[in-house]
Amino acid sequence: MTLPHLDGSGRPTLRTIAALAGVHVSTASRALSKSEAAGARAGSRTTVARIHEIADEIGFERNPYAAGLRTRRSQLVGVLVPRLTDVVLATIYEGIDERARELTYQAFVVNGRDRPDERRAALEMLLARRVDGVVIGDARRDGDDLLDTLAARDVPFVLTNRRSGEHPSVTCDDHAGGVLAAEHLLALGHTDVAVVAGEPYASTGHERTAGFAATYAAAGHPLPAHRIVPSAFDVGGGHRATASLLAGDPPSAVFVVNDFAAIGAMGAVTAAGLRVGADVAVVGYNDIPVAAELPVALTSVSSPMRRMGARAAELLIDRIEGRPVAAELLAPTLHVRASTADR
Amino acid sequence: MTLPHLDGSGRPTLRTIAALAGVHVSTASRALSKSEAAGARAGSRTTVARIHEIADEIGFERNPYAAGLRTRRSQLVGVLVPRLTDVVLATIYEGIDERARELTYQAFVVNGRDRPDERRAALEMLLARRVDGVVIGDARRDGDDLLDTLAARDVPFVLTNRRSGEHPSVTCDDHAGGVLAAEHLLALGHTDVAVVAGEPYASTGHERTAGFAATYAAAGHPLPAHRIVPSAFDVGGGHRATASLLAGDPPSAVFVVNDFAAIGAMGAVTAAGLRVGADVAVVGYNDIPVAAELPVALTSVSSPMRRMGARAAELLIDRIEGRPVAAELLAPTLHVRASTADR
DNA sequence: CTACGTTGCGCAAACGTTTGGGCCAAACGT
DNA sequence: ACGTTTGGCCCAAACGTTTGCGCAACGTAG
Repeated sequence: MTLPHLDGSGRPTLRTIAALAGVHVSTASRALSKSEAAGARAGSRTTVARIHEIADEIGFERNPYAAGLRTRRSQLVGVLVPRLTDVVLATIYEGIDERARELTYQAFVVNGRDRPDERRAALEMLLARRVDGVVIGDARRDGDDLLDTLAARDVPFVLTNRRSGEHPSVTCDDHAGGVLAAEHLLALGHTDVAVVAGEPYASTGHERTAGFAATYAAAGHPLPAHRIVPSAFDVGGGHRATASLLAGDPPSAVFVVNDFAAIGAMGAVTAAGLRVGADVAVVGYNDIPVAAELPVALTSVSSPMRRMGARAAELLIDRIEGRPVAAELLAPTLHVRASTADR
Repeated sequence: MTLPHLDGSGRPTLRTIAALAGVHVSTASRALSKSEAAGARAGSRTTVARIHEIADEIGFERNPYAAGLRTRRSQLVGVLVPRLTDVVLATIYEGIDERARELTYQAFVVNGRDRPDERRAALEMLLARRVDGVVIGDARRDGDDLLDTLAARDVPFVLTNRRSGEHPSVTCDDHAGGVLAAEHLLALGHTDVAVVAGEPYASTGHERTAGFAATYAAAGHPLPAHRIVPSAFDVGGGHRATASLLAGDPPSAVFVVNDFAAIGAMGAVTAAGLRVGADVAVVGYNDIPVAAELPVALTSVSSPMRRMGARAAELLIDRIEGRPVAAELLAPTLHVRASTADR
């Protein structure tokens, strides 16, 4: 059988269906529409059923360009991340993607590389593609003007991973996570400790460090300034920061606010001729899958990354569809392993 | 100043520009078009310059839905991966994304989870969004019917990461990589070795294993069948496979076809009370960033992931634009570290 | 038996862009 | 001076879908 009214690339269109069913294309459109507004006017049950049958049979797929042009909706949610090669972000993204799809949206991720100009360009790209809203995974702590732009343009958005100001967000309770790490090391008797604190512009590192430092201060062992060093969120950053910490008088334990950096830290400890766990305890953050399998397994604060993404998607779609939302904090848990044993 | 002819969401359209410049919208369209066909008919230099000026000033962004509807081109390339939380795939994707953008396309990634039904659904999603072509990162060795579907529908596509049959692809020369690993272990005097071989349906694991086994056979030490065990491509899979290998009479060295699995393998070695390097040598594959920083640094065959992605994007766009392409193999290199020392 | 809702569907106008065809005037050739 | 070319622009149709409006046909109530 050869079909009438195919589009340029040989795909059936609504006209194809309409012709086959002997109805008007508007009738076909309404029958196939899942929005409740159109559903109310969909036509008789038998007609709707017949149209669905034909659509399935010829493999009709609505052209999203035509539909989006008319409706100004793309059913696309943009996701802006600072990095894709980081399993933390990738896992959050998987959570977003999965949940968005369940809610009839499709996620579209772009990489801002944690650099102001690139993230702006990436965001513009998303907006040019007419996404219905954006999940921001790379917010900056201090007055992030990208967020103001978004708000000014009335683009629905939700922060995740990192938060900023009073903008709606779904993040891990990083302060509480820092407290968990500190309580663990205090219980082991470490009083001479240091923090590899991550990038200052990221709320994650900042709050984890703050929770940790506050707990130590409250316990009577305030951290001197030189024991808190910033770092990149990757193995290299953790290695360098820890090496500098070890150069003077080495602390007996290090809290590293990110697992990759913690792996780098372990590398630096080993390189300095010390043993991880026995000589220098290391605590990481996020509990990524490799943490437990390292030759010296890494003690780490676990954050619910996948759930964080899923919840962020839900909140964003709530905003897109006009429902009110409130910020959420998800609770972290501590996983103790060999890197803080053998003292 | 308030602009005429804004679209529903307050964005300027071509009509806005046309009104401001005092020309017809078709003139504005041609002036702003970068295609050579339209360029030839673009109008006077002064008019074109003026239109560009106005467009910049009011922040015009062409509506891709309207344009795509008319042209049947989306300037989107789909990317199908088996996993996003794997730094190997994520890095390949970054390479694709970067190069595609340089060539005026935008990459759109979806996750097929290495499962036939899900990857099919993910691909359909991409096609429904009218991508201009697809990079397939999760091809199956043995008659992958998804690829036949693509070919039958005349969708331009290129394989990367894994290859399959004679379909155009950009991959690492995995057979050569397996040879590199084998030669290294042979040089160290290991004759009693094993392979953690990955999933049988992936060309990567299959060819790495084949190159390794062929080299050992040629050296007079053919591997018995029970010394080649399949595994998932993650830490858990590597751990389990290695544990089973260690349960009988342990080999003196293990070639694990994927770094994550290799980390799991190291975990299994440690858990068995043996020392990585001293008791059991481990060689991984891909040389991911953490490999060098592990408490026992991992010897690994390095594959040019980023370049692989970039090249795959180039080939795909060549195909989309009607230029002929040929499959490519990129050369791996070996990085020797502590996990194969201390014998 | 009239009046009036309901149900089921067709009509046509958008949405913003691209592009083949044409028209007018200026520049050119003889 | 008179065709012919060409540069510069406008016109209008089309891409495939959605949706407000309108109109029959039918059922129900008064």
